[in-house]
Amino acid sequence: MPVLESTSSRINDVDLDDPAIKRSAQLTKALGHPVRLTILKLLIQRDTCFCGDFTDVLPLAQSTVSQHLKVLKNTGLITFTSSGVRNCYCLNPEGIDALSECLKSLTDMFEKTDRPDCC
Amino acid sequence: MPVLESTSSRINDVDLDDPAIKRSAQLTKALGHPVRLTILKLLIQRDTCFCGDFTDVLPLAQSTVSQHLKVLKNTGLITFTSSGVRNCYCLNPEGIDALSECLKSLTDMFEKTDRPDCC
DNA sequence: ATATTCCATCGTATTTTAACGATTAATAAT
DNA sequence: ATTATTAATCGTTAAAATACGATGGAATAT
Repeated sequence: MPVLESTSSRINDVDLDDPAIKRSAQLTKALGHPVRLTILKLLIQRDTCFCGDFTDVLPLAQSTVSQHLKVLKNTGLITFTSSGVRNCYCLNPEGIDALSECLKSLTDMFEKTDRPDCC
Repeated sequence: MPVLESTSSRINDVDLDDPAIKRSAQLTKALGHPVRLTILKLLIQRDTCFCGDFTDVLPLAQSTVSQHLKVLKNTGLITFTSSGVRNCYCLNPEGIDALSECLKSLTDMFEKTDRPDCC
């Protein structure tokens, strides 16, 4: 078996498990759905908080909205607080900060305009 | 178009088909995978261009890489040019501009820190 | 002409996402 | 105590995403 094709990772290989890449992918993936983008927008614009606030306004079943909220929660973008019969979802400052950093970092990355055309 | 300024048909209704929301979701979704993020990074960092440049470096089958390139192409982020036996993929200036605008708009949206805590 | 290289596409399998209705647990109201 | 409300979770279904190997077409090399 040729040495170059051995199981050991090669020098020039890319590490897809790079934490920064993985986190950026996770964050952008969480944004990558109209419903989740809308929920975040509502959380910023209005004093919406409860699951019902979103189901009132979104053309989706309550369970579906709940599922999207879970995704945002698992990504760290929103927090969950059980306040009585209603459960309150708020923007999570740490998560939002991380997201802002991520978005800015990506913006910087894509704004390098001094690249010559390769083709 | 800034995400925050998108229109909705009724005051209390949300339009999930809003073009700005849909486009932002599409763009962020395209970024939402480690492989695609890596491909874009390679396109920016180096003079990589050909499909083989990516397959050399990514621990994935050629057909899988090709599939991810297709997603980026369909999202408008890269262009495809058949240059002989090799096919060249480059960053698409229009798409990248749109992405930058989108990312900046999202950054602005999430950076509104004058929101009071709701809970 | 033949062989080789590159890589898009096809077919397929597996996993994940997205959506729904039904159920259930908890609280609040009567 | 009983009923109503809220919303998470469960179970299911359908669709999309992800990955792979195989195939084939086009350009190049021999």
